[in-house]
Amino acid sequence: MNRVLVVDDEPQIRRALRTSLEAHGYEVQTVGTGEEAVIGAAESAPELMLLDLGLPDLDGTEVIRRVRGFTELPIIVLSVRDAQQDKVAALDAGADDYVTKPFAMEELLARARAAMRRAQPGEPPAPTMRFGALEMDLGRRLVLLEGETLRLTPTEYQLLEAFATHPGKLLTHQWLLRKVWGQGYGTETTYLRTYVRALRKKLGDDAQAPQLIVTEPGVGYRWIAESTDAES
Amino acid sequence: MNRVLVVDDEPQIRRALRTSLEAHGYEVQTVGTGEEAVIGAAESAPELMLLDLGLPDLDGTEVIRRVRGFTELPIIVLSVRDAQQDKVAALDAGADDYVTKPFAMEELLARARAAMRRAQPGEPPAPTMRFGALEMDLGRRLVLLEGETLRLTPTEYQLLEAFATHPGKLLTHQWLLRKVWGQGYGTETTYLRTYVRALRKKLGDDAQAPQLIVTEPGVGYRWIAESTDAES
DNA sequence: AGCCCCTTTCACGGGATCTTCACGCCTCGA
DNA sequence: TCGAGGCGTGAAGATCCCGTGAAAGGGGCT
Repeated sequence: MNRVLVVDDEPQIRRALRTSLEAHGYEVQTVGTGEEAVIGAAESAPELMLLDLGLPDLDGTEVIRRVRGFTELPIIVLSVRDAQQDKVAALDAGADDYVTKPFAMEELLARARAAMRRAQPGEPPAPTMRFGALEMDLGRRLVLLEGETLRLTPTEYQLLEAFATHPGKLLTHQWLLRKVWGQGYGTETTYLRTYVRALRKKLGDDAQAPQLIVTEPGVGYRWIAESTDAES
Repeated sequence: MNRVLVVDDEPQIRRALRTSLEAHGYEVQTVGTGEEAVIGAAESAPELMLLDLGLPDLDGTEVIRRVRGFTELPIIVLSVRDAQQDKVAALDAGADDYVTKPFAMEELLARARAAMRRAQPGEPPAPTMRFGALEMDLGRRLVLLEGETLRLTPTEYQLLEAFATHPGKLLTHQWLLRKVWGQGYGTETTYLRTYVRALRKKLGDDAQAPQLIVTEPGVGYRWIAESTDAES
């Protein structure tokens, strides 16, 4: 069934995760080092990787980078509380999401389901997508809100495209800046604040109770709208 | 069967792509430089080219441009860079699609199928088309407005043809300039302003309340007229 | 050569867009 | 409890882009 690769150097945590995951129908494989993690990802081809950052042999971001060299399988990072810097680095390296230790197993399972659902095949080149009242046609570069075409500036559109093509994934400040403004940018978070604000306004989203773009303080933003995959 | 030309300077990636593609029934040829890519495209006449952008000898867009000089075969670009400008540059040069490394093989195969399917069936854009009071005969190079033949200069006609054969799609400045004036152009937006203006004038369109050509600030223009597909 | 038409180039507002700054609020940690 | 940093908000200045009008080049035809 669904194979999960758990990477953690602490045997107790490996055991706890194995128990909980198997109770929910996952097939679990556990390893304790970064080297084993890369090999395991290649040979077992799991559907999900849960990766602890504090490994003895390799840096967590290095593991992510190597795994990303050959597969896009969802990677959820588990990190300790005070390692904000490492979490951002891990996400920038290509992780899909992170969960802070200690964590509620319910939350981890929910994020795992979301990450795997997102990774499912079927809709990579979606020419047109829909999120409730919002409709996007990437090929035509058109955005409609409740049927009305929305006027977006070039920067606003690129930012929206970056969000909508990575639903549910936590996107770091640096990742967004590089994607929209180009490499060379990465620290100009004021740009993001300004344009996220403009987007929220035009899309009718509220920063205090967001339905579309959620702020992840200190890290980045996340597009949380469900793709309501409608067809003509 | 279906021949694919893989262009990448890293032997591991060449090998990985060859394995996956052959497993799906493609006949694979691999090369490692841009020069070989152009030669291979000419001599083997493959049905698809997978082109890595970071080649040692030639710039990726240069490869695309040269190949486009003699064939329209589908080209899918593989790149580690994800910045919008790189993507636009490759697509403007004539690439069909763009996949960011690392990528899921499933997605690449899906895009490959889509690109080849698109290239297959010829839908030679209707020899004659109509947009309200505007009628065009592409074969005869004739344009009629309310029954009267319109006098268009060669440049004006080419621009109109570029618009009318891509209804609803946003055409970037660079794309239009390359299409009408030829490759080598791309920054001369004043040309566009002049000729779009001339076209609007002759077609009776108003820049402030356009019915035919909408300007998309900072990006390009869009032909928004509905094709009222009438018959003789 | 002279003329005409087409192409290319320049200059000028006006408006939209991008960039930057300042302020208040909230959260987190000392 | 207090200070620092991050975020949302609002706004202002600089900059870019477009439409408009017009004026030089340039090539072909008479």
